[in-house]
Amino acid sequence: MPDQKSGQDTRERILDIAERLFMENGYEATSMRMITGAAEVNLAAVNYHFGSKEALLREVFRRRLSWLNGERLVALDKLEAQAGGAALKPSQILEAFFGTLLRMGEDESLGGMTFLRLLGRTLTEPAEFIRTFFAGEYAQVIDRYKLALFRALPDVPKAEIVWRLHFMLGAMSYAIAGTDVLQVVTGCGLGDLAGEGGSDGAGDTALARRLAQRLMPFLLGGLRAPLPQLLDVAHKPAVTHDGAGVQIHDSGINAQNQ
Amino acid sequence: MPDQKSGQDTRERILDIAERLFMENGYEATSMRMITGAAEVNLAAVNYHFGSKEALLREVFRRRLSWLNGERLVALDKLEAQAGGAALKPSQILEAFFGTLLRMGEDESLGGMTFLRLLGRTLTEPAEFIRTFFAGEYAQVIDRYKLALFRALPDVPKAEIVWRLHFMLGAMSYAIAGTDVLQVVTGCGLGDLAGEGGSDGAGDTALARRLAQRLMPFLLGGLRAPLPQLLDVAHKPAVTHDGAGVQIHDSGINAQNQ
DNA sequence: ATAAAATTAAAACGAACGTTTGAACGATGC
DNA sequence: GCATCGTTCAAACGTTCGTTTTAATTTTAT
Repeated sequence: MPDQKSGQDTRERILDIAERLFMENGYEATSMRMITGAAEVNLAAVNYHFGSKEALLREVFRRRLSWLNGERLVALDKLEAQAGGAALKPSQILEAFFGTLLRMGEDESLGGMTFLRLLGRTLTEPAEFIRTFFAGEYAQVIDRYKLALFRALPDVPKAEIVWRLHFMLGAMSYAIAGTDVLQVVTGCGLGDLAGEGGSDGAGDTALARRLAQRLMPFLLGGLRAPLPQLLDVAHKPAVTHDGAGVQIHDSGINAQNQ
Repeated sequence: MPDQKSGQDTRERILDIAERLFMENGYEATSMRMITGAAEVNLAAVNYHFGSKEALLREVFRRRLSWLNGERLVALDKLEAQAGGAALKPSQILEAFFGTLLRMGEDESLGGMTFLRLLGRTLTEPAEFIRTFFAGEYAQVIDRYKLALFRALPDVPKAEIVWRLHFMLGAMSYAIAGTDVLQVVTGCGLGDLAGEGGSDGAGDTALARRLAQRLMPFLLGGLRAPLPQLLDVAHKPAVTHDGAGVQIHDSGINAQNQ
């Protein structure tokens, strides 16, 4: 076999290593020397191939997100074509949006859980260049799915849907990023719950699958929860508004097929 | 009035400024010189009062979290005393846990939305010392609330409850941290939805209140969603398991008072 | 084969990082 | 008065950061 350094290969190896190291340490705490050292390429290779550290991070995401969001648009197109003008079901929309993402976690060639964790963590990074980059990458997809949800839930105020879209994105991102973060907080890791604990190997794809099975019902339950009865916000109850205005049901588990 | 530099005051000013800067830039991207410069204290003051940058971050969280988690335990104690041995309602538990936190966002003297955003973002920071610190701060509270949820939902497998606890923590953290992050992604900020956009001032406390009103129904809806029908995970459907095994209801919004 | 272009290599750049030092300051107690 | 102790100060420490430079090397095209 030929020596593994054949031009284009350097680029890919840098991207793969950077993806993993950014996930493990975060953007700021990952140095160029760590990346080039682990990738066994020269320090100057990153600046030659990508221009800067910022551009490297953007490319790490771009190669995955362009595929992901493309798939998401295709999935939505397909659903809407099948529906033939009728509104989609919320579960279909969520499956298309979140299922497509979670399926990346099962495919190592698409980045696997490494990329999913990186994505979940980076969404909260405050750096300006990251946020504007994500805005551009997500603009089209979010807009399409937002409209689909508006049509699917015509009786729910649009502002409420946007709030719940935020909540769903958050639940998903943390569930992913937190498979080795929140487990420390809750003292009970999802890795344990999923059977195997390793952060690499075959256990990860199994984790992605179980995560999807658990996450989708939760998201749908939240999306379709009773609407809050909004208070007059000008008035200030200040200290204890303990649940007032939030009319909620409290029996066991919702009916399976209502 | 006396000069504002009177010993103990330096500590507090450093903590307040560090809290804001860590929130705005993240831990790694916030330098000691940024902190001491903005706080108008000498560069060495941080190392003198706290020992190191890591210890400063820990103290920033400790002064808020010890209060928060103390309040959470008190709230749970009070609820369980009222219930007199009976299991609590899920909504009571969520209100005690998440409501206590969200009420911090309305009180500037408790850190306000600045601390809430910092908390949401820092939960995904991968640095080891941060995670072990959070583990210690949260261990007791999470354990108590986990048990309360187990009792409140006796028919739900405990593993499922832990999963959904993760999801709820994620939804909350992102909803908070993302009031100026995810708005870029969704193209529709929660600040706009809440009426005012400023990241400081009176608009923030209003945001915290509306956030609570929106978030609690969502969380409860997710917590009480129908259980997933688990597949045999040894078998691998690989590419398209599109929603199979996730039995979900799909009509409009759940009944308000079922 | 040979010129041109693309890539890799080694070394150095200035800047910024967290931390430490040792002296000066200011209040307090005797 | 003076010694004391907690605090502040300016300056410097050694290290690491992202990036650049210049030359050597490999690949590509004619």
